[in-house]
Formats: sequence, structure tokens, C-alpha cells
Amino acid sequence: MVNQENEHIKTRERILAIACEVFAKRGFRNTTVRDICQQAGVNVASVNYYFSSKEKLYEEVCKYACGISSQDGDQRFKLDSSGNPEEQLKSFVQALLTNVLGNEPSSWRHMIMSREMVQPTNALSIIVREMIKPRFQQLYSIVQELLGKKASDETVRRCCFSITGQCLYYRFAQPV
Amino acid sequence: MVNQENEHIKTRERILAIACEVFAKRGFRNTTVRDICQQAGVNVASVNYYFSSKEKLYEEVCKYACGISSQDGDQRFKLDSSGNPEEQLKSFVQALLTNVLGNEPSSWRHMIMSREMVQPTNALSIIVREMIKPRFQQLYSIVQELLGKKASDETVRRCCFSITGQCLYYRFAQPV
DNA sequence: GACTAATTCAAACAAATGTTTTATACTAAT
DNA sequence: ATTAGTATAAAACATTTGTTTGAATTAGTC
Repeated sequence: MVNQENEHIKTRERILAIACEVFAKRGFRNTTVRDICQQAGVNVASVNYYFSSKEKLYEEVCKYACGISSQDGDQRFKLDSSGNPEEQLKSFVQALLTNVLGNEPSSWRHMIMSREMVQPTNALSIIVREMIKPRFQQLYSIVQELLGKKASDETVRRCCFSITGQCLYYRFAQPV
Repeated sequence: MVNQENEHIKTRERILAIACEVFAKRGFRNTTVRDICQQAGVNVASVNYYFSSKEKLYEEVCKYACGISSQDGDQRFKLDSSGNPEEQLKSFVQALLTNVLGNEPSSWRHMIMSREMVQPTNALSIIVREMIKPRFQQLYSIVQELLGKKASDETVRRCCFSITGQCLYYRFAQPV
């Protein structure tokens, strides 16, 4: 076999897809390799064959989440950079909320993100930061334009914290 | 031995105290009975002897957290029901923030609460709800008085969500 | 001081779980 | 068709971990 990139995607991707869901749903420790493999319909050894360990698989899941974020998600976030700041902020919040609260396949990314925030695992929270930082930057510029030049950096940051805080709270409070 | 209530508190309480910290710090699944016992300086069998299982010990920890909440915490919350609504709200937020952000021994309660919100375990989140609900009620009445009679229930609730959301966000965002 | 109940301890047990192994089936190039 | 590299499968392995056991020790009671 020659083309290592395009072949065997089937099982490898199947594992990755299932792993995303179940890691998001149950967390790292509550997820067993056997669970993933059973749901994916592959052999138990497959995880170590393709990802060499459960931990590496989880890293791959996180990277995948970040990758999607810079494709899918951020596109949705960047759609309307045309309107005035008020409208931009409105659509930003709307996009964030639908992303955060959605039950669609996209929501598992935020589940993993939430987990990482409460229980950071290794250096993976750094990867997660790659997903959070750009969004925060975006929101920061919107708020800055909205408040004008006179607003101090600290003020703008606090406003951003306040906004994202209110949005993310709905995710955390969902089980309550 | 006769007085079952007052004797042997030493090791039992020592286990409980350590368990609170380590469960809060590492979560349920990442905590081993051996860890707790080693840190507490007791034998491995002690957990099952006094609490009959790791899960029951965790329940006990949660109940303990709620118990403290209705003693310590809520006292701090109820201190100044004298001032006007604005002051009450201010002191409420202040109390919540110091409780949420504090590194003192009291903060482990909120760590466990946070975990339960992201990853509810069994019916224990019900117990946690006992800690959350009364506070929310308190905040609700403050906000209601602040907004006047004309404010709808939904409006008041949303304001409460907004406030607690902003406060709790600082806990979740701490690792970031 | 003897006796009974409670506690502590070391060891072992049993189940779960990540990982490795070894053999077999498959795929593609020569 | 043969062969070499790849993928899959079943079983076994090794470790972790919650729990149990049974003996030894301690504490309280008469």
C-alpha cells in the first residue's frame, strides 16, 4: 500500500468521529477504548493501531475540534463584518449561543471545551486556547469599536468577559 | 464501644476532609481510594469500612458541601438584609465572587459544584441543586425588588441568569 | 484483669481497562 | 501468481483500582 494519506480513512475516521461524540459526552476518564471501538464497529486494537494510544486519540479529537472551528465555526462567525458594531455584536452573540446551545453535531466541540475549562488535561488546554483566543480577539475588536477610543483596555476586556460569561453560562447551567 | 456518634471521628473525619479536597481537585474518576487513604494516613480498607464504597464517600462529600453551605456560606450571604436592594445586590455579588474565586478551604465546594454542572454524576446533582436553589431564590427576590412589580417573572429570571453567569464565568475561565 | 466490640492493617481478590501480540485476511505492485 | 506491505481479529498481558477477608490490635465494659 502506497498512499498512506488517502487509504484506510474509513476505519480511522470512523473511530475519530465516534471518539469525538463519546469523549464529549462522557469525558476522557469515563470513556473506554472498548466503548469507542464497539460503537465504531471496529476491533479493540484499532485505536492503538491508528492512534497509538487513547491519549493521543483524545489529542487528535481536540485538534480536530480546533480544525473544524477554524473552518466551519469561524466562517459562521465572520459572515457579517459589514454592518455597524451593534449588529456585529448581535450576530456574534447569536452565533455563539447557537453554537453553544445547539444539539447538532457541532455542539460536541463546546462540550469538550467546557470539560477542558473545568478539568484541564495536560497541554491540551493549550490547543483549546487556539479555539478560544481568536474568538475573543474578534469580540474584543467589536466591543472596542463599540465603546470608542476612550475605553481602556481593561474596560473592553471586562465587557468581553461579561458577554462571553453570560453566553457560556447557559451551557454550564444546562444540566441544572 | 457505645457512643458511635462521637468516637472514631478522627479517622472518619480525616478521610472526609481529604476526600473533599482531592475530589474537588481531581474529580471523581481521577481520584483513587488509595490516594485519599495515603494522604489521610489511614489504611486502604478504611474508606469501605466507614463509607462502604467510594461512591458513598463522594455522596457524603457532596452532602457535607451542602451542609457547610447552609451554615457558613449562606450566613455570609444573609448578613446584610438591611440595606436597600442595590446594596444587597452588591454584597451578594461580592460574597458570591469571593466564594467562587477564593483559594481558601471553602473553594472546594464550588469546584465540586462546577464539576457536577459539567458532568453530573447520578442523583448527586440533585443534592447540589440544594445549594444552588436557595441562593438563586435569594438573588431572585433582590432583583425583583430592584426592578419593581412591573417586571415579568421571565425578565427577573433572565437578569438573575445574567448576573450569576457573569460571576461563575470567572470560575470556569480561571484555567484559561 | 477478662471479655466483647470496634478498629486497623496487610494481603488477596476480582473486575475493568489500556495495550501488546500473533496469526489471518486483504490490497496493490511486480 | 507471487510477494510485500497493510489491515483486522481474537486472545492474552499487565496494570490499576475498588473491594473483601481475616487476623491483629485497641478500646471500652463488667
